[in-house]
Amino acid sequence: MTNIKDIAKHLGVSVSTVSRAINNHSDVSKETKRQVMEAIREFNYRPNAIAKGLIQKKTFTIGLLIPDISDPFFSALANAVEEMLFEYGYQVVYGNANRNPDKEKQFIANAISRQFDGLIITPDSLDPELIHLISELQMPVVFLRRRTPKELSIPFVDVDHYQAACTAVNYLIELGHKQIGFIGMPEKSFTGSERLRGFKDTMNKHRIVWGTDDIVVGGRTIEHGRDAMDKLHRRSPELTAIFAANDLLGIGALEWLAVNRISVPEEISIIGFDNLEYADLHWIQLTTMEQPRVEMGNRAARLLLDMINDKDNSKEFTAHNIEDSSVVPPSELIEARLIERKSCRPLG
Amino acid sequence: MTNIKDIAKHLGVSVSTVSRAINNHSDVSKETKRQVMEAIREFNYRPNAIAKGLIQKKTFTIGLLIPDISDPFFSALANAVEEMLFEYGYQVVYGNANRNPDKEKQFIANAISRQFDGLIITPDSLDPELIHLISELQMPVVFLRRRTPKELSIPFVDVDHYQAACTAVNYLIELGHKQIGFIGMPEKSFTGSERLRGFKDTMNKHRIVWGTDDIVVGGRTIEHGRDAMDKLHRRSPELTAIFAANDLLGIGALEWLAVNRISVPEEISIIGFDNLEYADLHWIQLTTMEQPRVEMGNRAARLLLDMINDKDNSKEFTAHNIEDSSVVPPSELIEARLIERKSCRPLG
DNA sequence: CTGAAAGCGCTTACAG
DNA sequence: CTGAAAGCGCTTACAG
Repeated sequence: MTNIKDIAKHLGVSVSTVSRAINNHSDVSKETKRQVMEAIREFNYRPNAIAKGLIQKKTFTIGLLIPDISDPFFSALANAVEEMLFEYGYQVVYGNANRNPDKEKQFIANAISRQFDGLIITPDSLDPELIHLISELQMPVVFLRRRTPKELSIPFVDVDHYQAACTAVNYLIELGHKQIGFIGMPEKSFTGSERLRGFKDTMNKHRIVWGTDDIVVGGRTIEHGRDAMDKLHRRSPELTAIFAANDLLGIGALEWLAVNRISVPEEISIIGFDNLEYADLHWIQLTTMEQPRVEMGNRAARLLLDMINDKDNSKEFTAHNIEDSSVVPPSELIEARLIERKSCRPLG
Repeated sequence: MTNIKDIAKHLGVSVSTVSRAINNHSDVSKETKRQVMEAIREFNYRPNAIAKGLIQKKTFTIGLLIPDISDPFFSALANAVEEMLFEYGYQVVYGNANRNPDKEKQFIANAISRQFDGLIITPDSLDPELIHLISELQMPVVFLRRRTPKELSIPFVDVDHYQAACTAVNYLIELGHKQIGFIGMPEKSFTGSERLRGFKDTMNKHRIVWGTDDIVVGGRTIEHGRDAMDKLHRRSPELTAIFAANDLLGIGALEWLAVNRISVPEEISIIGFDNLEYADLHWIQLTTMEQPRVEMGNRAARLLLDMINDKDNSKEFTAHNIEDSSVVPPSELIEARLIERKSCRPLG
């Protein structure tokens, strides 16, 4: 590989001059610049970004930690993050943790040694060790589709699950439903509990009575949805509508109903949450609350970009270290949108 | 950030000693090593991988160029690649080209300046400029889910589309079908033309007459499948089976048939290609040819790993340059597997 | 077993 | 406008 020295030697100038020409510094003669550019073409020279990074303490790479890249939800999110960051010249390194806590930690450790400029993270396990690791990070970080644990002062971008759940249940109520069931994710999951809270609060607000028989939680897959629908139907056959806390659960419910020849939305209405590609399939046509993945990804990227710029600038203007000069920007709560398809109908 | 010098100073030894201790060189006393390890803990020191990479000309990062990370097919593939490479200590950088030729080129250029150790690529556009760029790469490369253009001597890992198409059509023929239609991707796509070739050859081999009326090509989406099925049904209403060259097309066909109350598989059988998650949905249950994504990803990773090791070793043993010492390993053609679900039935 | 020195490929004050 | 020198944080012969 030819390097800057080869170019300099070939041109009979110093490496400093070549460097300045390449980096478009103003204080270099037009003619020299032209020659340098020509030599670069001729030798097919590519500056070594590693060396540059070492000296500038800036690598133009961002780490993106995600639970599972083969989950369409996260891959779309990742895509949105990447697109924005790419625009600004950053390369994003996906850390595909595969829901493995050790891999998450390793990724963070890696981010440090590899001198990433910033991190966008969606950790799955927030054990004390991970939190500690994150707290020691010297680089800008933003949580994505997660809430920041209280120990950390780091901004997050997440959808307002509680609000969205309220919207979903309200929608059913406005359609005239009163006997509404809930199929939910594991209770210990933050997302799951927020959506359940939205359900309960909205029901209560409208003074609609409900019982624990109307609620089944514990999973996130189609299979779980199927089982939950089965349970719900046996325990509360009078239900006219179901709020499924994610689309996969909703699809599972739809499946059980199809198998048991209970027609949707004629006999029962279903609303989901996520707006996966699945939801739009001809057989499914699931009304759902959309988690705006592109918007979320973009906002997280933008937030991180701002933090990085703040940091870069504070380096220039002051000698203070990062903690002093940077204020944590505000977190962002994003609203989910109702997507009406054909799985709900007005009652009576 | 504390660096190796801080550790050395604190311990009153030289940086070389610290370096050797960290990297487990044998020639360092047990006691020194212990002290170094302790200091590392104490200072929370993390070696700078950038500096190390610069000097060792090895970054332990692999670039993975994919057309679209939000396509579940590719994200599963990427996942498989990443898992294997991670095992061996490599970090993979996803290059999400979003089917944009410029982004593909930029990614390759980036791979050079950032000194990646190797590349696994699934380029979308193979224009001369891209090919030229690739040909000048000094690092090991493997094509994944693509065939290497003849100008390049680079191994590939791909499924045997032709063979798989033959298997699919054979399956229908063995079921007793003779009036078989084909819904295909754009003809200019290699994959599309191979699958079509498999269809034609197998029909001919069995001396089954077919006409151009039985074939509709040109797209890869559900919508295309719907339109194609519509055309096919009007042009050749006697068809008893359809080979859809990908699952999305198959699903589109299924959708059109459902809308038009033509039952599957009673009135018509459908076989797809890919085995997307969709195919297993209760309403769809599409029999299909599976492209083994995990196997493909693993094999590509393994191949690249071998090439990298060869290169690393040849550096040690000889002074020859890479081209001399390395022989291109053989490409791998992977067999697709028939997944029987409920969209095909024996005739008569 | 350990240290001093050179060097990886760049950038950046500093001096002229 | 240009060059010599120092330095980013490491590793690696070489000498002892």
